[in-house]
Amino acid sequence: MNSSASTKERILTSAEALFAQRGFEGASLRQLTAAAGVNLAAVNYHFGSKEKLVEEVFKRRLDQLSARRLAALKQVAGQPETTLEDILAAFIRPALDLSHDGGGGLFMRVLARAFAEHDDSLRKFLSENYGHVMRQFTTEFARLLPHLSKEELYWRIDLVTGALTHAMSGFGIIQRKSDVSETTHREQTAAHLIRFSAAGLSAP
Amino acid sequence: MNSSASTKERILTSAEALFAQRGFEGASLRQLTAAAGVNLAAVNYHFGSKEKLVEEVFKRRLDQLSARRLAALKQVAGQPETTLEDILAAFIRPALDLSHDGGGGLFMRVLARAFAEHDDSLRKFLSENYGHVMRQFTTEFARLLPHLSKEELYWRIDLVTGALTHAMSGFGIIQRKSDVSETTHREQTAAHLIRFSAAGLSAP
DNA sequence: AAGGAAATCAAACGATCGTTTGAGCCTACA
DNA sequence: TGTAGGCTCAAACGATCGTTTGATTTCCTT
Repeated sequence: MNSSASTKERILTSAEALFAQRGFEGASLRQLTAAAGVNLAAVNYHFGSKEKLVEEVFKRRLDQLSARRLAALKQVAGQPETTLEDILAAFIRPALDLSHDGGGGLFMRVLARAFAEHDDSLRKFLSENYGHVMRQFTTEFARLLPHLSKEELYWRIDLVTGALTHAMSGFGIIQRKSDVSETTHREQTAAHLIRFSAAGLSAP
Repeated sequence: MNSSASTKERILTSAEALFAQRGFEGASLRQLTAAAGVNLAAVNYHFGSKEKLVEEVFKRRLDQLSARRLAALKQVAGQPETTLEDILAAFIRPALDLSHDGGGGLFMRVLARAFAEHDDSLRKFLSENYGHVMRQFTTEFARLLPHLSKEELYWRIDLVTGALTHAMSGFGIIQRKSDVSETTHREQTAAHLIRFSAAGLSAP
């Protein structure tokens, strides 16, 4: 393992990968610390408990994702020439980009898994810490889709989120072919998601 | 627990509920058998192992789901007056209906969770046992969407599946309000999904 | 260089996991 | 009614889990 990084960082990186592969319950601290090349007790020393470690893994990536989404949204929000596709790109592209840099690709599987685990405390955590991001996007969507009722809009944004999560979790039938670069595949995924979502959101 | 059902049935029912709540690794055989009101050893006696039990839980519901989907599709497939919404309804409604009868609602959380766990053996299992169902639906979609390339069509069906899975897993922001009956809420969910998906599939 | 806090380490803790065992129960068939 | 076989039961198995301990090492400050 990367011995130049700090023990804490190495634990976080290995934890993200192992949680994605085996789940939160399936990944043991012994596997995790062995992969990171650190002592077993280091997790409890640096994070307090396994549960706190899970929270840190989430926080590290979600903070990154939210910042990038808001930065992208800021460049197009409120402007009269902004299209629905622009807003969707600001929502979708930062998420897909996490798959590329810093090995954060595995995080999306972690997130998809956490969604499926349907934990109410996670729901609360997401709502409290990142609800304002969704609120800003919802405001922009509402501006561009004035014919939709609030409930109708909530529903459709939720379905876009579902499609995005599913695509990111990589479970679908669409697999990257060996003759397509990762960057190209990600760009194609974004294009498909944006086109599909824009049409779905615009449904009469 | 329902003491009239057989031990095997009681185990399957409790397993489905507990797997949905706590995951496959999180739900222990001791919790499971206690909830079912049967002896701990009954699982290994009747199913052989915990893993085999998981497979049985899947098979029981997926066989049901596939049969209902194909039955619904059969009534509209190939007919000239069939709309995209009809095909989508045959795809979506049986899945949502599982939430209603036989306590199968929890199963969809199990399935969503399994999707997120991203197990290759599960992917193979689904493809081998239920791939023909998706193939029949794809054929119908292709008939009604002749302007789409094969790859484009696969992508969009995949995104529909994502939206459906997300909605069924119940994690989204949309929660059933207490003054809306379960039946009504399900009908609204189906309507939103069908309208959104039809527009998404029909995107230029 | 000395001292002390921070970090790492091997080892062990109690709890819980899936599974197995072997004795007993119940039921159906002779 | 006797008995074989499917089934249930309490109990225990070894393995692994997250966590804690106390000694030791590392590193920074004075």
